[in-house]
Amino acid sequence: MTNAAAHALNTPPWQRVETTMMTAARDIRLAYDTCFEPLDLTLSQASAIGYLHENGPMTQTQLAAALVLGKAATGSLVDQLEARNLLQRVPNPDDRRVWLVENTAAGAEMAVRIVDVDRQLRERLRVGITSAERRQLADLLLRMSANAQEARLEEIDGTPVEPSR
Amino acid sequence: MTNAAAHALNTPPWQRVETTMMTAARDIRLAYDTCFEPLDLTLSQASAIGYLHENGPMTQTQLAAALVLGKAATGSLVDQLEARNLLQRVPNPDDRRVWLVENTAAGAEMAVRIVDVDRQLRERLRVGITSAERRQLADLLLRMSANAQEARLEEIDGTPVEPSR
DNA sequence: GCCACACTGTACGACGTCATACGATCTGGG
DNA sequence: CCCAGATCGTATGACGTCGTACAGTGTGGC
Repeated sequence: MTNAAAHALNTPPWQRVETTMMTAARDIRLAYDTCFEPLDLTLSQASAIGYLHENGPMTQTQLAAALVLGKAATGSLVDQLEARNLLQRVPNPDDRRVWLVENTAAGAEMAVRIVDVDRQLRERLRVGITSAERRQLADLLLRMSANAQEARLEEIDGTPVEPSR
Repeated sequence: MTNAAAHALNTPPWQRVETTMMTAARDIRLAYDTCFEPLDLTLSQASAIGYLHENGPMTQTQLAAALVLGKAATGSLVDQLEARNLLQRVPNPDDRRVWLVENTAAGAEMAVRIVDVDRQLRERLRVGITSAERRQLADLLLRMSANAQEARLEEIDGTPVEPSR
């Protein structure tokens, strides 16, 4: 709360909606990181375990796409979690280029706790916000996100850079 | 657009509103960075110059608060821009601890271009989004942001860590 | 069958931010 | 007047992500 109202009403030149969104996103990320700290996990790490828990083994590239991360970042993510025996890479006999990443038993246990923490925090984040509002929020966010991607591609212009994620 | 509808309707476990927000924020940040690239500026750098341009000389701490950045990050930001003669530190005779940061003439010129780029990109980001929707978006974002900060502080609990920004 | 091309995962360097600790400086109470 | 506490800016190390380049491996056209 604090100065939320004043924040929204006057539009001080460098406090646009766009800025507000980035600030809000960072606050949420910080809240997640803080809540996952007792488990010694980052939001990204927790997301990886949680996603694998619900979708089963998959390729690193698939995981990267799901987490909206680059391949390199995903690789180090898997490295860290593998070192802690929370997940493992198993070779894929059909395609020796790729690994199949999957949770270990410890990872599956951790996933349960992750889901729990996630649920609790989400409840707190959604205090005073109806599900209809959340739907509209998501809708607006997606439209703005699409605009941003489009604008960026136009800016880069003809150079068809490999999306890489 | 693309798969926006499907995205919003079914709630694939790790694609919540919160995730959507963080993704959208990153897309917007990337779009800004890309658009400022021709000026060889980061969004943070551009924001600093723009903010100084509209609010006049100020302390680094004030600037940090305005940019929602830590003091350390703001310091290096000022370092970079000072090295490029876009802004300068002038000593404050009343308080020898602090500098007053202000734009140079080159910084003022740059600020004009920054404002222009910002205006153009903002137009593209807001395509298909009414100002009423933006207001509601900002409102929801602020509420969620407040919830996130509150949740984080509760999590950290009694430890009264210095906010430092 | 062979070879160019596409794709997967890794290595490496760069960047931006955070958190903490520290010296320098102001301020207010004794 | 002096000293404890608060405040400002800096230095430093850690972390996460990005982008690019690269080697190993599949795939399809000739």
